Amino acid sequence: MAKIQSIRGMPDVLPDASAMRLWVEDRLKAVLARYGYAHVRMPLVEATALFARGVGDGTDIVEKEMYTFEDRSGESLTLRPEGTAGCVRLCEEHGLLYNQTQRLWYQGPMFRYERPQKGRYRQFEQLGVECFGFPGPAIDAELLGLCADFWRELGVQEALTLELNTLGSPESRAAYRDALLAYLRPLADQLDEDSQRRLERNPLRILDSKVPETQALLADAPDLAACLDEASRAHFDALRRYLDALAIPYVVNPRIVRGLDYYTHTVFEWTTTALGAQGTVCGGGRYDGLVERLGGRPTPGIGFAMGLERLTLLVEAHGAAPAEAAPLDVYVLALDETHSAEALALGQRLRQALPALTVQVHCSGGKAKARFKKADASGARYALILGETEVAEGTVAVKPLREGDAAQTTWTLPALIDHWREGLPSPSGTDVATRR
RNA sequence: GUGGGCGUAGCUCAGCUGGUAGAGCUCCGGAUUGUGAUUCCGGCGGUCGUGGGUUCGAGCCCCAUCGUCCACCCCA
Repeated sequence: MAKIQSIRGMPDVLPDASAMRLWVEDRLKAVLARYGYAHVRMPLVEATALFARGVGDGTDIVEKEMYTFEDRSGESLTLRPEGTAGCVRLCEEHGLLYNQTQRLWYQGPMFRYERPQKGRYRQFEQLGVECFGFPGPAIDAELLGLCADFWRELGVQEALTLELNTLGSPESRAAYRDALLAYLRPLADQLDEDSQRRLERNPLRILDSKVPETQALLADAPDLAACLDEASRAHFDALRRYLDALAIPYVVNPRIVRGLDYYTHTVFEWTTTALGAQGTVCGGGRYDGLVERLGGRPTPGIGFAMGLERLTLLVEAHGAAPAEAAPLDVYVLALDETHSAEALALGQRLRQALPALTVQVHCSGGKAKARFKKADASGARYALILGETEVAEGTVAVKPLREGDAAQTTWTLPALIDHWREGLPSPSGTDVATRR
């Protein structure tokens, strides 16, 4: 019978890698807490129409990357390919946007049917941040400052570049679209195949094309900046001043247009050259029209999402290494099976009395020699030993495993707990450093 | 969807021009009846990704297929 294995592009995360991810996530959460952002959770599955309308049905994501299926009642459902649409739906459905502002974040898996490669998976995890009800550019700057604090916290600030652009108001964007179309239509037969397909559906995306011939044609294309109305220009100019005030360096890249239809005004990507082809670690922007488009009252919104797999790869390559995974403090073993009950109980009492202590109890059977081998392999600093004698006299033997030939000592449990109450003695010397 | 590299033990990998499947690590046992990490000895572990073909004979050559990695594309 064929072996069952994980679905293509949906990799398992093994203990070492997961420890790294948990560390990264903890650091990110610490920053979010400092900013006072509130956490929400959306379902992984939404009505297909939410993404068709929210993300835009001319986008690559909706056109060819969604996991869409019918449930047993025949309703069309989709595994979320991104978080913003669902977050807006959540806010609308529960009245979170009525006469109030929101600063929210969420984290979880997203699903896109693409060919897997480095930093790109079919199930991948994003941490997303969305703010609602803030029309002015201050929140744009706050979010970019939040990102910058993330990078500093993880030690990857040198590896990331902020690329910034503005699409202007929906009116500006529409005006530019018309201007671009007027310029490109006569040149249509010189465009590459993808760009021709995009010409009517999503012409701004052509700016993003990496085909050299197409880029050459674009050299004389109308300038988006020239189509910006006064208010759009003021918004962008103010944002740039705020970024200067926050000492956040950036480059304006007019080619950043983003692949999701809902963006207006500010759009940005944090990119790196350290991860191969998938260089965007974090991307986002303002989407002032989205809430209305999904049936709500006009509400300004702005947000970003970052790919935790990519970010973790970057931290591994360039960032602050997490402290070595804390090894066990104590490994409890009975010398044979007859005292397993006492060993289990000892472990439990230690954990209750000293919650900071990490305690593992031997559960694998075997002879004394095998038990000590396990104790050693566990990385624990001390083995707590229960044999015939100890159980008889109500004591426990404490054997240091990482201090050369330090002597084994015998304690009553209350005395040992008292002895360790202020923490274990600091490890002696670096030569005994042990992983895991 | 397109292109290229790679699939041999749990892991990392060798395997000559086609001629009886190997090493290191890990794990288990013994040397040592209640004491680990060193050392020595022994052991477990494989439909060589899968299916077909060529051949007296295939891990090796051919075809197909699946997986994986990288790139295009796209994005997180």
